[in-house]
Amino acid sequence: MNAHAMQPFTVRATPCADGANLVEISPGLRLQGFVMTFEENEEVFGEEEPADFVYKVVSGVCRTTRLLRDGRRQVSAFQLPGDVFGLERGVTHRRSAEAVSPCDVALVRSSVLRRAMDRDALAANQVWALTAAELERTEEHLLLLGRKTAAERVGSFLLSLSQRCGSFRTLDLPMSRSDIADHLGLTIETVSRTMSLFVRQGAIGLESARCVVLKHRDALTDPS
Amino acid sequence: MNAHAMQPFTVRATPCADGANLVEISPGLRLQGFVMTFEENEEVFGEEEPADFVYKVVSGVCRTTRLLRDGRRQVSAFQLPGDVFGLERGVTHRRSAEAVSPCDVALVRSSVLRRAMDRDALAANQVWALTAAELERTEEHLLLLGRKTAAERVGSFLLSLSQRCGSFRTLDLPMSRSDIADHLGLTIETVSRTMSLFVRQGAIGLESARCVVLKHRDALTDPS
DNA sequence: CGTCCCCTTGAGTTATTTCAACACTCGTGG
DNA sequence: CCACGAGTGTTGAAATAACTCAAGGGGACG
Repeated sequence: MNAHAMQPFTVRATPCADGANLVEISPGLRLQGFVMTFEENEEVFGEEEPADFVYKVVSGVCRTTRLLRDGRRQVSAFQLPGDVFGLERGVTHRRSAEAVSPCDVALVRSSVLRRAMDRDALAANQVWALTAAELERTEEHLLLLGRKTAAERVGSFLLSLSQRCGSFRTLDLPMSRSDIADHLGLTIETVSRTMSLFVRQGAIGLESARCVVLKHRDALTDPS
Repeated sequence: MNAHAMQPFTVRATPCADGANLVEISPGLRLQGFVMTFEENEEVFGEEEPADFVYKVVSGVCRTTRLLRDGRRQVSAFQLPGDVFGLERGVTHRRSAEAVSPCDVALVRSSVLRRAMDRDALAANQVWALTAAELERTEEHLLLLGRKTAAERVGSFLLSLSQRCGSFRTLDLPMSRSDIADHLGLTIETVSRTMSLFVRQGAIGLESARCVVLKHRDALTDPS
């Protein structure tokens, strides 16, 4: 189901918190937009759909995914509050995006952003920096998928998520084992076993399946 | 060995073919620069080195790589003639680059490019498009590394290289099995075995280890 | 209280790696 | 001209990391 198709009918757009419907794409680049709410696992946009909007997570967590025909799935990245996603070079989205948890997402029309970029070199440079940062994260993830073991993948994932969340001790995982597995190129069983291994080693504690206590960060650190 | 350190001493800079030392970073964005020649396996720049230059392949092939401390290596991408690489958001390179084959590479000072981007929205947008295209290719590669089998990886690689080269029947591989393996997250033995499998299946022919004849593209196509 | 979904754990399987040996190519030097 | 050695690629056999299949546990929610 395409969330956009519903937009004119389900009036879920609301003004942005920071004033007159303005969305801050990057520091100093505010554009007209609106906020939509998505529930868990609801699609934000689909592969091959027109890329009419650019998105920024206000609250909650999203994921961008690619599928093979036989159903194998790769979760390219998780988007945390503040992250921008769905910005494309062409006219269609090349992957789909869904809400991992209930989400508020700010939308800005791609055409509005494009116009700002065409007019204003500063805006264009800020958007470039966003894309370049995303490229950096993606290349880091290439190394993880290409050359790290299951334990290193899970360890790297927990550390990087805790850094992005700013939570240094207790880490609440918003996503399922299945999401983690498809992000790390593993199966849910391997993710689960690896977590259990870390618990046995005393590297982490599991208050619940979704609540991790980081006890010895060094034990999770890999030889990067 | 750092190629830049040598630059003042080994005068390898030569004027660009297209006139007054101008390097075409993208269509319509020409900046002052110069050309350097690298021999096979010579380092173009190293991880953590100052990112003083941006590079564009004139002839030959380069690779960008990341290393883990224990020597495991991930080849992020191969750069073919016309490809731009080494453009960073920060002040240092986050991976190293080496020549896969003897190369002519055009260099433009990062500061020169930055100035053009700051001054000129069109330039900034063209550079954004370059980075966004690189991100697209990198995300495609995520799917390969995360979810494809060895045969699918090698098949995808051969097809994508042939498309980039514009060579639809005979494909000359400029890189070693080791480079291919580290790009595809496999070992050299698995790459070799997979190629042999394709030969036995009649999907390709191997005139030599580095010269592939694509016989049945369909047999290499994966369920993407 | 039952049901569903998510997660965990165990046992057996398999794709890929590891280790080892051998073949081929190419340049050098006898 | 051929022998030699180094680098690169191929192939086989054994080992293993991760997967698959299957069963059971636990929490949330009606």
